[in-house]
Amino acid sequence: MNTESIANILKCIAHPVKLDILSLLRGQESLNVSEIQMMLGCDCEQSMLSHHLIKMKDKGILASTKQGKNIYYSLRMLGVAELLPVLEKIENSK
Amino acid sequence: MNTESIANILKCIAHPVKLDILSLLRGQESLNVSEIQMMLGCDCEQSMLSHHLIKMKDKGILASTKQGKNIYYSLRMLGVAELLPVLEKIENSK
DNA sequence: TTTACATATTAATATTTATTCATATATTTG
DNA sequence: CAAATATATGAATAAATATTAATATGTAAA
Repeated sequence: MNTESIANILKCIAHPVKLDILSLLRGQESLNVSEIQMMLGCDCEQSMLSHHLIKMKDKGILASTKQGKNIYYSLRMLGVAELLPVLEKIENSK
Repeated sequence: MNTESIANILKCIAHPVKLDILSLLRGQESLNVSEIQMMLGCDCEQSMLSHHLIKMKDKGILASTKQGKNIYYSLRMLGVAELLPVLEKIENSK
């Protein structure tokens, strides 16, 4: 992977709600859209959330599987989750 | 720092040239603009490079000091540099 | 077999960001 | 001081991204 692909991944996750989603999916094996929406505390409307999830899926960051009415999302590009603790540290050192 | 500030930092560095600059500054203590430009291999024009550097400085990611005609840039938010090796790993796991 | 539910899709618009170019400022040197 | 060098600034435009709202699709349940 070159710096351009890396930049694309960063661009894709550089959004408060998307970071929150990644954070949620880091613990749980997978979550469906409604669960994610509840856990986000309603600060993200349905279609917006869908857009976020689909974009991250398109980049290969998330994976999804359908189960009845629900669609479960999970982390696919596991390395991305490893950015989160590093980002936390920046928080404290800023 | 909340997810919004983190997202802002990520947004700021999510660009191939900016990532290259960070990578250069990770090794050397500091580099002036001309040095950075040479090391980038001319794939970034002067004013574009200046814009990149200033944006990262504005966010507190870089610092700069003047020495005669030259301006030396260095890493200020050190935690950001720690993202780079993690990003490298994503490369291999994609 | 209609209704409700969960999620995606599309299109329109608003906002942000990147890029380029021309010019400005400050510093050094002849 | 005039010319050259290093870097920044600003404005204009282009391109990408985010947001919203309306609607569609697929599934399950009454």
